[in-house]
Amino acid sequence: MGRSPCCEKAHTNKGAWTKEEDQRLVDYIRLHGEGCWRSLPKAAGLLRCGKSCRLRWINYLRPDLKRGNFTDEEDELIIKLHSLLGNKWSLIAGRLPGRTDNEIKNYWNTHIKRKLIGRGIDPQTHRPLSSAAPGVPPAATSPPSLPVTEISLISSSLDRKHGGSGYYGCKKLEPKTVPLPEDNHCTTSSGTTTDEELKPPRSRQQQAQCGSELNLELSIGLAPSCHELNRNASSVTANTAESKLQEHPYPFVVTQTPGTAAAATATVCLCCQLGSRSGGMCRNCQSNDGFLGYYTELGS
DNA sequence: AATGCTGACAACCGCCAGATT
DNA sequence: CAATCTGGCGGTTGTCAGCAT
Repeated sequence: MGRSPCCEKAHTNKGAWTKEEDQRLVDYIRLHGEGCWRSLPKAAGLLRCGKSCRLRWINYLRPDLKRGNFTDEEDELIIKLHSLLGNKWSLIAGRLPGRTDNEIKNYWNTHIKRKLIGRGIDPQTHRPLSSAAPGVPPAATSPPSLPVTEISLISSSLDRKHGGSGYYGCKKLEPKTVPLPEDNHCTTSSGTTTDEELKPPRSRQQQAQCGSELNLELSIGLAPSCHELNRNASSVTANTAESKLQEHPYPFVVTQTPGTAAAATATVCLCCQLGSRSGGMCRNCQSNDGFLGYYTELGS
C-alpha cells in the first residue's frame, strides 16, 4: 500500500502568497528545517499545498537567493549552459549560485531568447538562424554547435535534486554534522565557496548520492571555480577532453579528477550518472531539439 | 485620462522516477 | 511485487506594471 495523500486540495489557498504566509513559512523552516513538505503546511498553519510551500521557499524565500538583475557574465553562462544542456533549467541553475531554475527559465524566455535572436542565433539550436532551412525542424537529431570549448561542472552541484543549485536543504537545519565529501567543496562561479554548498544533502537519497560521489567533472569548463580547481587536471586532460569534444558528436565529456579511480567505460546518459536515473538512456537526456546528453569516460 | 498592448515574473499544472508500504 | 505517494522538474498560465496610442 502507498501513503496517504500529500494534502487536501479542497482546503488550500491558491494564488499569490501574502506576507503573513511567507513569514509563517520562513519561521517554520527556520525552526524545523526543510523537508516533509506534505506535513509542513499544516504544521506551519498554512492553508497551502505542500508543493506550493516548497516552490515558494525554493524560488523566493530561501536566504541564499541572489535577487536582482542578471549580469552579463550570468547571461553568457546561461547561454553556454543552455547550448550544452538544453532546457534543463535545474541543471543550469545548479551552476548559477543564488539563482533558481524558475528564475532562469523566465529570464531565458523573456530576455535571452530575444538577445540570441537579435544576434541571429536560434535560441533552441544555438545555430545561426539563417542556416535553418525553411520548413525543416531545427536540429532534429543533431546536437547544437558548441560555442564554448570547455565547461566544468561538478556533478554534485548540477542538480538540486542531487544537492545542487548550491543549496543543500536538509531535513533539519539545526547543525547536524554530516560530513561532506571533499569534492563538494567546490567554489562557486564567483570564485567563493558558499555555506550552502557546504550543507549536507537533504535526503537519504542525496546522502547516498553524496556518499557515493561520482566525482565526475564535466570538463568543458565555464566557471572559474571548478574550472580553476580543474586547472591542473586540465593540463592532463584538457587536450584529451577537447579532442574528445571534437571527435565526439555530443558535448558531454567527463574527465576523471586526478587521484580518483577511473571506472566505467560504458556510454551512459548524463542524468543517470548524476544519480537521478537508474541507468540507460532516459527521456531527460534527449531534449526537444534532439539534443542528446550523455557522458563517456575518457578512459574508454 | 482612458484604453489596449506588451513584457516580466510568480505561481500552477501535469508528469515522472524513486521511495515507501 | 504492486500500488501509491513524494519530491522534483519543465512547461504553461495568470496577473500586474509600464508603456504607447
